[in-house]
Amino acid sequence: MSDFRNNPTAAEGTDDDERYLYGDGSTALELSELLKFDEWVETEDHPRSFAGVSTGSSSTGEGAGSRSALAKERVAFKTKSEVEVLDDGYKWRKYGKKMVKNSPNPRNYYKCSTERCSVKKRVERDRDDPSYVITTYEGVHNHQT
DNA sequence: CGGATTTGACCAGCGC
DNA sequence: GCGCTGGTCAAATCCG
Repeated sequence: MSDFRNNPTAAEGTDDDERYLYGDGSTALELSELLKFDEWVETEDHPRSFAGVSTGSSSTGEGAGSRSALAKERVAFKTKSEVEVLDDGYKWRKYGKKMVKNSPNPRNYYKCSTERCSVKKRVERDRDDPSYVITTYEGVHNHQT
């Protein structure tokens, strides 16, 4: 609600790792590789039993972890900012809120409000660094030529 | 007025 | 078989 576009008051308050702030008020902001995306989870999400560290996951740790089975365009971006919804040039309509046990913070679901865009965005706060925001993009824009 | 946002409830898949 | 989580949709409401 209060977050609409980079709120110069909030976003500016906490420096920005990536100065992708267009002081020009430009609209189209391509964050293809502008954001510092850590090759994090870009595979399948199954760690449902990731509740903390009890599950006692295999002591081996991950075992290879060569999950190259990519199903869809899933990209996870970890950005350091106060506002989770950064204006990337598209309109996002919030369509759901859910509470994740892994984090005392709720997960927000956004969808492209464009007419021919079926892109979905998932925004969640980091558990170790509440100042970090995990933005997961799903799909690719369609209303763009 | 329109568009956007919010909360709740529902559904599905999978796990044990 | 049941429970649980995650995810989505719907309606209602509010704001600009």
